[in-house]
Amino acid sequence: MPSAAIPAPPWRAPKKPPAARQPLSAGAVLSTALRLVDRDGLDALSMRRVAQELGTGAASLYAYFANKDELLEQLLDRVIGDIPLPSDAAPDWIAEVKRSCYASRDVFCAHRDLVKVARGSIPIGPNSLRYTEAMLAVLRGAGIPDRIAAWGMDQLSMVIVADAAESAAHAERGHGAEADSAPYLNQIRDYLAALPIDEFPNLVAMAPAMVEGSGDERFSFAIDLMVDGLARHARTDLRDYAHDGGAE
Amino acid sequence: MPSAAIPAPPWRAPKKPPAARQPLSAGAVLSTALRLVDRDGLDALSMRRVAQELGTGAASLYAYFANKDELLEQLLDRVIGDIPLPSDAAPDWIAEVKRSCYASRDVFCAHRDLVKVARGSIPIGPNSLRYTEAMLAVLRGAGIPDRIAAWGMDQLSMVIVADAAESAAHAERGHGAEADSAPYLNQIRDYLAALPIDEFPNLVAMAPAMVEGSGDERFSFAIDLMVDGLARHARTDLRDYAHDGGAE
DNA sequence: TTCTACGTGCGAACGGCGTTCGTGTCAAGT
DNA sequence: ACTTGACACGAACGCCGTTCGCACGTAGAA
Repeated sequence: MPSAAIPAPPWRAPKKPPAARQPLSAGAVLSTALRLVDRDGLDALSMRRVAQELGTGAASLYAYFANKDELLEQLLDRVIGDIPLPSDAAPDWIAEVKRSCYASRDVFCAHRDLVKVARGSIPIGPNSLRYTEAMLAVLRGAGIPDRIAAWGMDQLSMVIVADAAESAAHAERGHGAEADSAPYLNQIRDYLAALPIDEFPNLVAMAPAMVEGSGDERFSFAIDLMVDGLARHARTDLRDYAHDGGAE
Repeated sequence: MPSAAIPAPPWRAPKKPPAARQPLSAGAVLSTALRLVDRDGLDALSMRRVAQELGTGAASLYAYFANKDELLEQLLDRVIGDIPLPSDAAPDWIAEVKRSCYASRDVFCAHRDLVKVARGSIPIGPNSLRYTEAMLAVLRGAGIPDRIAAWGMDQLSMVIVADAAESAAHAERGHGAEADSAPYLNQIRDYLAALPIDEFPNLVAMAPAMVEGSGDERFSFAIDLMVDGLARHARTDLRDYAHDGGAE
């Protein structure tokens, strides 16, 4: 030991000074992963980072999840569990379905782009199943035929997920909150307005309309379109009532 | 040279025996990338693989594309160029719009999961703009107010893209062609039917309905829902015509 | 109490990714 | 013939998801 002040022998030191804050469990991993997604976005989520945040190595996570996809799947289901279930006892089923759609979108939007993992996979987690069950109960209770209810449910989910994902993407692109996407949209509007008018007369003329409306307005437009359309399929024998409340 | 038959000195040999088949250009890169996506899927597309297929190194691609995202964006636009434009001179605009939606889906589905790159980004390639322009011309020609046309156009694109992506994902999961997804769907149906009936009465009862219908049927259901809804927004002052052809 | 056997947590390594840097190569201009 | 410029691209950097096998802690046997 000639050299002065060896601070610590290189071996025997590398214990874990902060050590495991929790004894490590699937739930703790999910909570940590969710926190990271909320803070840094889905693309920044890696097994290494989750493990590091837990004070361990990436390999340890594979004791609880077969792979990253399984972790993401469970993460998504946990978030879906935050969505309040629609009630089939509501007096106005149309309003109830729409309200539930808005709530779903809100929950997804509250977790940045986590919703991206929901694309292209039939959700089979317990919370997803509970939600689907509740929504189907409402639709069937409204007298919508099974086939229409199943397909409509599918389409509603798709629209909700796609819209939430698009909102998230726009928010990241403008790298700001909902309010800060205005400059980004203005940029698009100006770009459209500057196109050659002889080749793109409609795009130029509609440049302001293309970026009009907040994400919420556009979303509720889409949901109204779909739900009102579904409502027209309910009790087709009573269609002469011309059920045209809602949409504009 | 004592040892027998030195086949070739290790240096000076590594020329390119097959050599550059084409002098390398953005178009050639895109063609190669598209071929790889069609053959192996989007996830298997890497800069290295594209370059290798062209007999060069990955670094060379960066002369034509700033990064992988730009390559994918241009790839998507090239494919969108294959979609025939809807005509605003068609006698029945509703049928024309629907036909165009089907055509779009067909084109996307013809290229495996390439459509995944379309998510969450407003398409601004030249072919995308041309398509949007043509579709807007039809909708405005039908008397749909600008705001509704813009939002409706957006929603239609979203549904087309989301549906094509979902179809692609299901096709990969069943790792077969469209026809081979039947066992996969049967598996889902059986799983749903086996759920505890007291907690999931509707899911159990609707298990057959949930997987009913081909991708095409479900897609045209969704498109009908949206387009017929949009049609109801056209010339609201003439609504008493009760324009209810289509849906069901 | 001591020794052995076992289960498990995890560091290190593997192969692959997107991207960058600096050099090699060759054609056109002088 | 020489210079100059642009293009091509091998090698390397720092990530990624995943796997392997060792070291460690504990429990049961002797």
